[in-house]
Amino acid sequence: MTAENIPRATAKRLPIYYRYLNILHDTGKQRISSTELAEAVQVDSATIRRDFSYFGALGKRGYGYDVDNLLSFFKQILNQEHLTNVALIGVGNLGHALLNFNFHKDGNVRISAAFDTDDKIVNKIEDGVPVYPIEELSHQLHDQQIKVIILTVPAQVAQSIADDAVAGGVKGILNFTPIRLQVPEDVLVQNVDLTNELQTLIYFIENFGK
Amino acid sequence: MTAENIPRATAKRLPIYYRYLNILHDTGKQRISSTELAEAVQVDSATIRRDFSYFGALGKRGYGYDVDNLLSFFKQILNQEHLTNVALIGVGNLGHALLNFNFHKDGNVRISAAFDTDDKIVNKIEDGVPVYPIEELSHQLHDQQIKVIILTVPAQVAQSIADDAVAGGVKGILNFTPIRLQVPEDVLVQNVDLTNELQTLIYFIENFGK
DNA sequence: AATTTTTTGTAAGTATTATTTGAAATATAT
DNA sequence: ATATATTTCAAATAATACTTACAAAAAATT
Repeated sequence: MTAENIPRATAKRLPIYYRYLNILHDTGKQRISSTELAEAVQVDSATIRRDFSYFGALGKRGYGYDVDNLLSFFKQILNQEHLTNVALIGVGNLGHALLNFNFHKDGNVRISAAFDTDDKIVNKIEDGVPVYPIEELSHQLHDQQIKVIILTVPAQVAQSIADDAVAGGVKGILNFTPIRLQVPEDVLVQNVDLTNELQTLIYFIENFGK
Repeated sequence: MTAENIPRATAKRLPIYYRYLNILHDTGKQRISSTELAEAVQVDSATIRRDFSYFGALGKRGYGYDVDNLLSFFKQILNQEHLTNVALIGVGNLGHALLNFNFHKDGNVRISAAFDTDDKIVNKIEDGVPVYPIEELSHQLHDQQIKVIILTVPAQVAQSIADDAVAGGVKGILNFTPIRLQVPEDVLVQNVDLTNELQTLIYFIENFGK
């Protein structure tokens, strides 16, 4: 139903719009203009209009956008109607924090399975999520039809575990390790590299930011 | 000393190069070609050469790049020579995980102070880092000359705490909250929006990814 | 010593993304 | 009703980033 060829940059902004629309909805706001929205989400108003227009003429000239209309439209676009189950691999410090992290709050995502090697937590429920032994990774992912994983394992084993996950049918990896994973081209990797983010930030402050 | 007008996209890749150069150095590798490097960090080799060339002619034709040369050059560029102290604000689940996260390992960054409201941890040492009461935020940041913060507080208080931090002289914020912070233009905000990343990933898989 | 191979550095071309501009449609005010 | 304000939408332009291509330089080979 939706456009397949919208720009990557636009797609990345959709969740930002979606989240703010939810807030607007909760406060009872009926309509919103691109200018108003621009200020809240810090994206240029023209960019917002163009982003929206990829999906058709969603607004009314001289009026703006109807919040509820827009919201239910984005809900569809972003697959917010059905729950997406994801698995978390590596229940260390960061893994634990993410298990507690409330992805579900204004999203459609739930961590429904976790994997680890540590006997102390394997086959138990941690933060409401069952932890399976890592040996069962491929098999469980396949059985539970999980297509997306969050990877929070030590760097040394990242590639080999990613391989197992791919073997289990995974199509998307949110990769918190510093390794640049090698995956088949139908698998998407989104890197979240915290050291990197910090270093880039510091670089810009020291150089560009006088 | 360094170029101030290198592309943003290049700057974001510098830490990636830097990290891999460290690995090469550790394994004793003397030289590296752009093609080899390209495979490891998954950036096109021509892009790498162009990125490097912003800083002068660092390589030798027919030879490649000398690992140690390159490494010490990037060490300078990325300010890896002196330690940068940063503060973490909000010692919840994610905050704790980040305190344990080893930024220091192959970086120059250390979390040297944390802030929270919880009496149970305030004025104690958590994971090796002193936790100060949030009331002292602005004052302590100023005293300790901390210019970069990691913000892991609840969304409701994010803006007001960011304001305090800015008042304390902060110039860079690694923002883990979903709020799009309003800051003066000489302050840089790097957003790490985990819900967003996951949703974008799922969106691409559902739509683009067949 | 001459030739071949490797590999950088950079220019030119392409693609992607963002911004500007202005006409058209709607709403609001007079 | 008419005029004026908003505000979307789309086209044109500008900026940014990526890719391709190749000459020049150095190294390796014959």
